[in-house]
Amino acid sequence: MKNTKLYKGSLNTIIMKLLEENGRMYGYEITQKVKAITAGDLNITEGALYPSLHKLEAEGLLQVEVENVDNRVRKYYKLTKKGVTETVNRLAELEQFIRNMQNITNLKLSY
Amino acid sequence: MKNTKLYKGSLNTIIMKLLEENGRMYGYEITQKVKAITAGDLNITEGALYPSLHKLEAEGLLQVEVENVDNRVRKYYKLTKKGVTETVNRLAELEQFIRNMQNITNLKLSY
DNA sequence: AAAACATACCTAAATAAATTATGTATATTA
DNA sequence: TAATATACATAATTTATTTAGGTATGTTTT
Repeated sequence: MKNTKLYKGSLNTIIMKLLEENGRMYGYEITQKVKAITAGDLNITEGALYPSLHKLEAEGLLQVEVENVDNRVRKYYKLTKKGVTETVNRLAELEQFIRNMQNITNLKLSY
Repeated sequence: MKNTKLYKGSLNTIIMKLLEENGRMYGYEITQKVKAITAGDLNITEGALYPSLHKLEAEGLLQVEVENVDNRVRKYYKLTKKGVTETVNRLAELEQFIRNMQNITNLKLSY
């Protein structure tokens, strides 16, 4: 993960997409999931993650369920109805962003 | 351009790529070029652009040529040798960033 | 047994990149 | 002549993130 600056502004979208796909997740789980998907390339820092989760919750996009697992507190987050709707928007914006960046840089990624 | 947050951190890469492709450009030209490429979706603000150009110049990645055109000052920027090298790196980082975001979100963009 | 590492939450200070709001000045169009 | 376009610039503010610190339990390694 060299240029972390590029990831600025995308954390909320990442969180929301993962929650959309996995139903509910807790913070630490999100960091591990992202690390796994990106083969260690992207490591979400706690100082960014937790404030982000709290803000999304305050905005009514996430709701939290606190549980005890192995004498440790876990806070499971899931999308609210409003959050589900907003996730669709955010993903569309991300898609447009990527398209724009590809058009500017001529980057073509194939699969 | 709804979620401008996504573009945070990508401005330098945009500038450098455009200069790599076009040889030399002046600030206002860059804003117009980006607007055209993205069909009006992305409008680079002057408050972001000029400080960015000055910083890249201070870092030795760009060099400036001041010219007078129609009684107006124009500052043409072009990549230094160091800037050309760095542009390659930045584009590779952007490519990896896009790949990671696609892997996280399952977005597939086809052409 | 002690040390290190992993799990799991948190926040506060500092940094950095952008937005917003100005400012100057000339040329062109309505 | 007023508005828009061209062309530069900066200063104050906002905001997301990094860095650095804190608490606490469980597990693995030496």
